[in-house]
Amino acid sequence: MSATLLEISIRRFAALASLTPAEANAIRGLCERTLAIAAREVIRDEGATPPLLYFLLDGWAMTSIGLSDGGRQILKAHLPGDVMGAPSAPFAEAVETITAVTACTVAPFTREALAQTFQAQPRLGWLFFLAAQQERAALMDRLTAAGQLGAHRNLALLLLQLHARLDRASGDDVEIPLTQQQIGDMLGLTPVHVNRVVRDLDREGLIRRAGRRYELVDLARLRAFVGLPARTLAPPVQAAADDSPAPTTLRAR
Amino acid sequence: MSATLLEISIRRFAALASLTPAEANAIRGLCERTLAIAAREVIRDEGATPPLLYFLLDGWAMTSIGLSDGGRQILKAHLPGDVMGAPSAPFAEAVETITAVTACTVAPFTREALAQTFQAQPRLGWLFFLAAQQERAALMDRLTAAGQLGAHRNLALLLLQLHARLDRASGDDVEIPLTQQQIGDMLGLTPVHVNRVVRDLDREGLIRRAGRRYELVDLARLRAFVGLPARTLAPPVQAAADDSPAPTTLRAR
DNA sequence: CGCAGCCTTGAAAAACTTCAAACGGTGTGG
DNA sequence: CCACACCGTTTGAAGTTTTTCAAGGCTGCG
Repeated sequence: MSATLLEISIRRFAALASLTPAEANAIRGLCERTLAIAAREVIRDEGATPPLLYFLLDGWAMTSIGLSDGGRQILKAHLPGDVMGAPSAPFAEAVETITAVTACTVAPFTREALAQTFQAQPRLGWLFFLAAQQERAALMDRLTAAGQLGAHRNLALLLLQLHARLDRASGDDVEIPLTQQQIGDMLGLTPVHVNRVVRDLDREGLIRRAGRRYELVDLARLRAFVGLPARTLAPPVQAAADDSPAPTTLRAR
Repeated sequence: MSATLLEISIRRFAALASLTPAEANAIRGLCERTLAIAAREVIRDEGATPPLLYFLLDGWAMTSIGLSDGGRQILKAHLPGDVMGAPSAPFAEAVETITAVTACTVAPFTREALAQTFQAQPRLGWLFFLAAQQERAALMDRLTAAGQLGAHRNLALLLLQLHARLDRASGDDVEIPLTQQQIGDMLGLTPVHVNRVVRDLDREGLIRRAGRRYELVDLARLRAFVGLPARTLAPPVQAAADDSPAPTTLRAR
């Protein structure tokens, strides 16, 4: 696989702490096998057993849970560097369905391989733990939005969250390859209502939209509109100089 | 602190894998200091820095996020054995507020101490990771309910989830010390509507309620009503015989 | 006894869904 | 190259769910 793609994954962890070469190699080891997936293809169905995990190396994907009555909730839109499928790790069967939004590249690995990584690189295990908590906090914000905010503020938050996660070299324009149907499945709204809300936000001047391109005109105003604080990570720590039992704390404070 | 209370915490991990004495001791080490908290008291406010973590040893507590406009979302009702506050670990400031529902006992510890535990007991780190993913799956189910299910099915799911987590020696009766206001804050409903829905479920014969005692009359019917599958954990694994780099996989399959 | 917190009920308003239909782009087969 | 079908977006109108506002009753506690 291309080294540059893998580096995206590693960079994600580097936001939590800088990695030692051994740690970076351990991640590379998990990415041995890669798969190319076509847009809309199901990467892993809920119920699959045993549940695998996946690094998303390129493209957009999504995680969803289906209901017996045909509805589905999209829980997360995944960007390159994300670990996908981890919530199923403790369970006998996969909890969530993973689907490619655009064409994408993934690297599947087993939970056993990840468990071994925890043994071999305990500090990397800690970083995986922190990443999991970060995901949990994102879900908590999303649940808060679903429960407490109306459709307008909920959509505004989604745009802010995606904006924060995208490398936006291109100013505050974000290209979001999700249909309004899919956005509805993320927010718990009908596509019809999503459309009305999108146009409302546009009309109000909070965003400017053309097709699937969204421009966040005034970030501060949008954030104030939503009313949830931005989450800032604790400062990353340097990698330990060697692999011996580090006398320094992992996260100086 | 009482050994029996701590054992509750350890038992929670034992659902994922049986613990070695060293691992159990590591958890005990985290529980060195304990605090008694009065009902309704705030244990830790969002924004607190640095964010601590807590073992809940006794009583009910809850985790919530507040909004600038006064609303709040309750994200989880905590029972003895739960780790609380972990979602804030990667962040500079605490993301969630933790409040005692009933009088309770907690054991606070720092994220640095937990990071050290990952170093000293890597397999225990893996179990913490699995527990975090389990929490994540629970949030995903809750978000699915909030987005896709109506108020009735959403409340039914909450009752099923609490029922599954409670040690119910007393048949399918559960005593839930949450006010209808608080249940509303969990589900994203007004207390008025919660009340109507509770009485609807009672009238339909899906539950029988007296005060804060809820009897789940017919579990199978309730589950079918909700339409989300029950989540079953992968079988726990035995503790490794010693602490040497285990040649066996951590989770035989 | 009186207060405070919680539960309960009713009626009107708001938010969101459902149903229905039309428009525009895009790819495919004739 | 055109016609057609399909998918996603857009708009309108009616219906359902949930909220808001208001008020009364119950219980436990000082």
